[in-house]
This record gives sequence, structure tokens and C-alpha cells, in this order.
Amino acid sequence: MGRGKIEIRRIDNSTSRQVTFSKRRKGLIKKAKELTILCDAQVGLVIFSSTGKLYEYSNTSMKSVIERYNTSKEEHQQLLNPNSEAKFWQREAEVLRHQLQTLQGNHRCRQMMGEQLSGLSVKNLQDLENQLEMSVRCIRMKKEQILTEEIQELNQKGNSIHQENLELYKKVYGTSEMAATSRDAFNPYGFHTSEDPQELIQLQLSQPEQDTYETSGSASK
Amino acid sequence: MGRGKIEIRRIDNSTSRQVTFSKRRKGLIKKAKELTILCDAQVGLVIFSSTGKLYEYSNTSMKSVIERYNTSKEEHQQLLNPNSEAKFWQREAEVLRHQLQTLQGNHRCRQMMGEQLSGLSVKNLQDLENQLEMSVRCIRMKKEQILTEEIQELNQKGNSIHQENLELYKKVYGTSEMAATSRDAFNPYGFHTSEDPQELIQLQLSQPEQDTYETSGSASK
DNA sequence: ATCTATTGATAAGT
DNA sequence: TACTTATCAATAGAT
Repeated sequence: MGRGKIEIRRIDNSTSRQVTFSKRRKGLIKKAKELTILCDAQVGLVIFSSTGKLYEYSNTSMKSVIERYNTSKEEHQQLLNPNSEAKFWQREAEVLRHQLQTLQGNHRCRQMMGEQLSGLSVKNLQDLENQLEMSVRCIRMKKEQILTEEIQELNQKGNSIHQENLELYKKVYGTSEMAATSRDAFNPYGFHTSEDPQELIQLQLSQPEQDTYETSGSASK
Repeated sequence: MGRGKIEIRRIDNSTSRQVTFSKRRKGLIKKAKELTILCDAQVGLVIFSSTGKLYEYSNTSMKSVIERYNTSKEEHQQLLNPNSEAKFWQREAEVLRHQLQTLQGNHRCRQMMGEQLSGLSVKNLQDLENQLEMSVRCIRMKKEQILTEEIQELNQKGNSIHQENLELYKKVYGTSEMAATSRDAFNPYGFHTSEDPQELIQLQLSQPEQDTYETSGSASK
């Protein structure tokens, strides 16, 4: 709605972003007001500009809205109580995934360079970099832990199936010698039979990333 | 905006009030979303229908918005007191924190790091890792850009000072031969005299990081 | 829920 | 920052 339609994505130009913020903030608050009046609703609206300035609207008081919100939330939590933690993280993951989608893509890099990173000193940037590196390492560890556990589980399952096969083989062909000799020859699925499959897992884990990043730090130490 | 204009006052008919509530609530939330995206703002919106049902929107999490709202309010209280200097730094910190938050895409990552990444699938973790690595690359690029500019500026300053010294030297010792021969011998500050100081900058930049991370990807390509 | 005539919001320009 | 105006978007009322 204006002289031309605009794409809903971050406005690069700082000045027009400010102008649009003023206009749309005003419009949003007006709409919120109308909703409360027309439909007898209670509304709390909090807006922080990109510079950190606070704007707010509530037909009653923000305090009362927040209180009502909290009690309402608590009640709602208790309704789906037993799964609440899993649900919470599920939701968290959903939010995360959505934010990832909006953030991903290299064109974002330049925007970040120009707008969001401006004003930061080299020291700030270094700190930030270190923090992010730490985060990446934590995430890698967690990912590798999950994959390791999964592989171990699969190996165990595979081994027990293999064992079962040996038993069946023994029953079908009778002699225990046959079963003993077939033990080495008959392993069509190639499950790892060692008790400690660490080295196999290491190989599998380091592969997907070795072309881009050095992961041995978090993977092997 | 519709088939006819309506007066902004409570809609008496219960049914059409419900309908209007649904439509306008949806519109309001859409507008709130657009504001956050277009203008890089943080928004929290809480709506209670006349029947007490809760609807909400926040680009981050309502919890973080409310927390920020509360601290922002406290600061505003302190702003009225004559704590001008503390106030300034508080605000500075706020702006920085916001920049960091938007940069990281999701500051809750860090909270999750220490507590539970356990709700996330391998896919989630991989996405997260990719996002963080992109952020790191952006930050490195920005950092290197800043340092490059600084070094170039210093080189230019150095060169002009050196040039000035040569002129003075010529005036003091007269002959142009003297000035010409001193050109190579007299460069005590070791400024880079080439027009294109790229390779020098590259060397200086890659040094602080070579012990930990591979930076040539973003630095040289 | 879906469809449009109409009003309202606002992007771009001053 | 405030005003103007051409356009697009939201939505009131009907189905």
C-alpha cells in the first residue's frame, strides 16, 4: 500500500527504515486500539525499535496485561503438563528453524556487514567471533554425541540380529562346527562386531565436514 | 475499509463482533510481523478476546520481550534521576546487546548451550551449526574490512609524512641528488610505499587466527 | 470459509 | 518531520 508494493524483508537503507518504522508503528498501534474498541478485547503491544527505543500500547495497563498473560500461560501449561518440557523444546526448535530460514543465504552477509555490524569495534567483533565459535563447537559435540549413540544402538541391534542368525543357522544345519566356521564367513550386513566401535564412528563423523572446517578439535579431544 | 465504513465503537452484534475480531486479529499480527521484518524491531503482542481467550505474537519469545520491557522501564525510571553518565552506558550496553542478539540470530542458543540441546534433532543442530558458521564468516569479513581500512589509512598517512620529510631534507641539504639517494636509506618508520598494500595486509590479518582457525576462505577469495 | 467493493494504510516523493 | 497522493492491502458485508 503505497506508490509501489514492497517486498517484506529488512529495509537496507537506514533512513527509509526509520521512516517506515515510524509510519507502521503508528498504524499498528492504531489498529490495536481499534481492535480493543470494536471487539472489546484487551491488548498489550510492546515495540522496540532497532535502536532500542521502547514504544508501547495497552488499552488498560501494560502491567495488568502482562500479569494476565502470565496467569493465562501458567494455566495453559498445566493443561498439557506431562509433556511440557518436550513441548517447550519442540516449540523452541520450531522457532529456531524458522529464524534459520529467514537468516540463511549469503546475501544476508552483506546486509549484516553494512547494517548490523556497523558500530562494533574490532574487539567486539573478536569477542563475538569467539562466542560463535564456542557455540559451534558445543553444537557439533551434541550432534556427534547423538550420532554416536545412534550408531552404537544400530551396531548392537545388528549384532544381536547376527547372533540370532547364527543360532538359526546352527539349528538348520545341525553341527556346531558349521556354525563356528560360518561365524567369520557369514556376516552379510557388515556390522561392527567389536565391543568398542569408537574408531569407526570417528571416521564417519569427520567425513561430512572435512572439506570446509577443521573439526578434530571437538571430535577427538 | 470494506463495503462500507464503520464507526470505531463496540460492535453490538455478538456474531459480527467475533468475526471482526478474527479478521482484525489476524491483520494486526500480520502487521506486527511485517514491522519486525521490515524495520528490524522487536515486538511483543498480547491479545485477549472478550471471551478471555489468549492470542499472542512475538518475533522472539514473549518472555524475552517482557523481560526487556521491564528492564527498559526500570532504566527509564532511572533516566528521570540525574544519573546521566550511568544512564548513557546502560543505554550503550542495551544497543550493543541488541545488535549481538540480532547478529546471532538467536541469543537463546547460548542459554540452551549450557542447559539442554536435547530437544533438537540432528537436522536442527546441523542448521544451527551452518547459521553460526555463516555468522562467523560475516564477522571475520567485517573485522578484516575494518583492519584493512585502518592499515591503508595508516599507510597513506605514513607515506605523506615520509614525502614531507623528503621535501624538508631537500630544503636542508639543498641538492636534489642528496634527496634522491636518501630516498631508500631514510625510511625509519618502514611504511609500505607500494600503491597496493594488499599482500602486506593479508599477512597481518591472517596471523592472529592461524593457530586456531582457517581464515583464508573469507580473506583471500 | 470465500468473494469483492470499498475504505484505509502507506511508499515514494516534496 | 509533516504533508501529499498514487497504489496496494485490509476488511465489511454478503454469500
